[in-house]
Amino acid sequence: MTINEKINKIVATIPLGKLSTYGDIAKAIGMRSSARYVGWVLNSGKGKSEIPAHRVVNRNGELTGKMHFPTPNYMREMLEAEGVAFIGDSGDMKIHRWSPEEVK
DNA sequence: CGGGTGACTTTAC
DNA sequence: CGTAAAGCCACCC
Repeated sequence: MTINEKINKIVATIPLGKLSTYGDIAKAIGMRSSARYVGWVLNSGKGKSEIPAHRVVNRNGELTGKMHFPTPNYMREMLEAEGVAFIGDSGDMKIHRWSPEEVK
């Protein structure tokens, strides 16, 4: 099981209507300082598996990865449809933050 | 083995 | 508030 697969698995585990951060995910898989790699994996895994990358945001709840979607509104639309509260252009991390469990 | 890359994070100006 | 740079680690070639 490569880190790449772990990331895909964890992201796929994020509950509907919940949000997680690159940092938390990276930490859960044992890479607390390589959050950027998480995003890279999502980019590699997109199209192959149904990875809800729109539920992964930066530590402030900002949709930093929106520019990698077909349209800038895609993430926002999906999250709102799932019941995620928004504060401006960021998700409400106080309510929807989800911490993945460590996977080995 | 080494260089390139990344959707982050933090610090600094 | 905005931009810049460094640190970070695993994958790919």
